[in-house]
Amino acid sequence: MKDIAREANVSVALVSYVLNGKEKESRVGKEVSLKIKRIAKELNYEPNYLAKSLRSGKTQTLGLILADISNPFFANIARIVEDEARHNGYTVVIGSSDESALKSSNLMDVLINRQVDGFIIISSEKSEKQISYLIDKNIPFVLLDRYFPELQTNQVSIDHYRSAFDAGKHLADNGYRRIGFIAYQSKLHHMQERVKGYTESLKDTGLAFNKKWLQKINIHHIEDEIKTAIDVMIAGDDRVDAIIFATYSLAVNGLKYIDKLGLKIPKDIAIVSFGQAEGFDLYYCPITYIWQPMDELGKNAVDILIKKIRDPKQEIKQILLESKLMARESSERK
Amino acid sequence: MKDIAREANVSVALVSYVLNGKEKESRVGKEVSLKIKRIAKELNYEPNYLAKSLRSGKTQTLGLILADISNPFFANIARIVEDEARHNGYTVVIGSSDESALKSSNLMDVLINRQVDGFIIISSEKSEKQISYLIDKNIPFVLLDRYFPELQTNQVSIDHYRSAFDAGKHLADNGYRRIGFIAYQSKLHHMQERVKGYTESLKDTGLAFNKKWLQKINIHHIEDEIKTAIDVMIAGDDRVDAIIFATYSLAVNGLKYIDKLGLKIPKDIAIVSFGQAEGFDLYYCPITYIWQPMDELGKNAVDILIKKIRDPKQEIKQILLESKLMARESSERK
DNA sequence: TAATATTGCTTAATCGATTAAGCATAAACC
DNA sequence: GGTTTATGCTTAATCGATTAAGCAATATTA
Repeated sequence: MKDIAREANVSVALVSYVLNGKEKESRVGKEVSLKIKRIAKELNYEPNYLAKSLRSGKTQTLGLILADISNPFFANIARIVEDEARHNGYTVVIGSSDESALKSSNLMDVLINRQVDGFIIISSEKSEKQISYLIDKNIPFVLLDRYFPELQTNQVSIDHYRSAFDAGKHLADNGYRRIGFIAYQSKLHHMQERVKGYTESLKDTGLAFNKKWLQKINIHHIEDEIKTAIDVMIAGDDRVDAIIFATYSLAVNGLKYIDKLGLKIPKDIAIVSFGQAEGFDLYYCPITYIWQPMDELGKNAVDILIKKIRDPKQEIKQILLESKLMARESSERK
Repeated sequence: MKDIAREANVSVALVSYVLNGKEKESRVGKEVSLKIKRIAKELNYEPNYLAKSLRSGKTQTLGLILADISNPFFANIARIVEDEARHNGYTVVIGSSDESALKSSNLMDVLINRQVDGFIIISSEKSEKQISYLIDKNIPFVLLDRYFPELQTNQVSIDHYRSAFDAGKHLADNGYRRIGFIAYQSKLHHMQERVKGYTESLKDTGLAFNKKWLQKINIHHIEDEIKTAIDVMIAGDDRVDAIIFATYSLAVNGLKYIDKLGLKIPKDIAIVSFGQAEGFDLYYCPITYIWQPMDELGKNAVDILIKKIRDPKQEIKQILLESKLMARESSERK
């Protein structure tokens, strides 16, 4: 800008006005205005966004905190968020928390220091405090997929309870009688809701519940624990005839083990899983899954966040989207 | 900093010196130094990185340009790059180019305006000019996975030629005689190299080459074109008895169609594919794949880039890593 | 014609840091 | 005791923008 000003024989103030389209309000002469624009183009002027941001207090950058960008579910979300943000003139910085509250807290600190304008967060267990901190500090954010029922926050997610309920109901309707559920060992509300949806579906359809059938896996030891879990579920006379996986990762690992055991789907065990990814398409038996409106989830999160950033007085928005059970062969009628 | 200075009854300069550990060089008194640190902690001081960056000209931010973050290969790389960067105090901004030179150019402009310190780029076709631009502007960057042989650049990739050669050799050694190759229709050097590695492996093993067996797919129409490609390859008496897929995405789509045709692997067709992902683990027949040292690829790229950023005089580094053919059932001896 | 309004531009403060240069005062030296 | 050196701190410029306030010159109005 200084160079342009010198070249045009005007002050940098004029340059700033012109290049920001404020020539009217700031009463810039027509000729000078054109001259400045011409010179700016000649000199190939590109604004320095750091300086702009320092002045304005806005970086046009969003922080996206998720568990692991290399997981297909999160990678999908990330892509949608990225595109929607870019359409709105925002850049996204992504950070993986590995489901650890500590890591996500460190990430948040880094991003706050870098002055992101707001956050989209797929929360980790025990990270309520971080959320409260954001509320206290008046930093705009939206919770995606997971939320804390005790906190009043912007949030976008599917109806986890309903999704799991539908899965259980679907299996019951198709003649399965001993339906198991494999979830994460987690206090996160969305996981609790999925478990609740499952148990309620059994009640609703008059099916028995057996605590052997509900297995909870430590998210950091999926590979090991899922084997034990499945072993327990398929042992004895009251062995399950169907399993619902609460996440895609659980399903991938579970199916691998089921294959290893030589069990056939759906003959030996029917399967329904949360999440969609190409893995299921390559499986010999197309897996019934709970489809989530990824596009809407991501876009809504971004839009709500940006609105909140632009107008801090925006009231809280809580969006619950519908999932769809996509019935395929893995759960076909018995 | 101003607040701390006021509270401590000193100038902001002193505060800056102390908080940057320069009390020795700047001859700051011991008591004052402690006082400043104490007050900084009390006031919960967090530096503003925008201001720091504006002053220093460094943002401690790297731009990562890849084709599509929702593709497992890229998502994997992204995760490794993210972690390695964070360990070194850098933040990563990711952008998806959809293999389009235009999009990647726009992305680059945005990120340059945001003053990223350097780029890691998984190049798109026809993006040589952008690379030349970076060279001209002296902006540090490293090309990952793909590079332009006519340009002198920092680069990290596997030996694409060798990898494809190994794949062809492996199939030939295992008794397959009519080996096909499905690649992208692309001028990108890494793809050309893969094709060359394939054709050379045929020559080397004395096998016939049939142009029907080498199919090139438009990257934006994989799903449609792969069907035609496979149809052509398996038609007539000279039908292939093995197929090498040049990328994971090609393999996923190809395998789906092969399943649909009712062909059995490896009985009807043997398969070798580039890339690894959980999809292959769920497939009924474990797929032989070319393993890439993702970790080394990502880490090397980050390390080279950061070194170059810190010392612009660093000479050009070109790293060629070895891939490994992981033989599994899909290509077992005929 | 004198007072007022408009036009076109400049000055300078500001965002939040860093850092060279300079200014007292105290300590060391001959 | 006077000069030199060391110590401890402040001042002010700087990074690259934005923007309120102000100053002339010209145009409009009564």
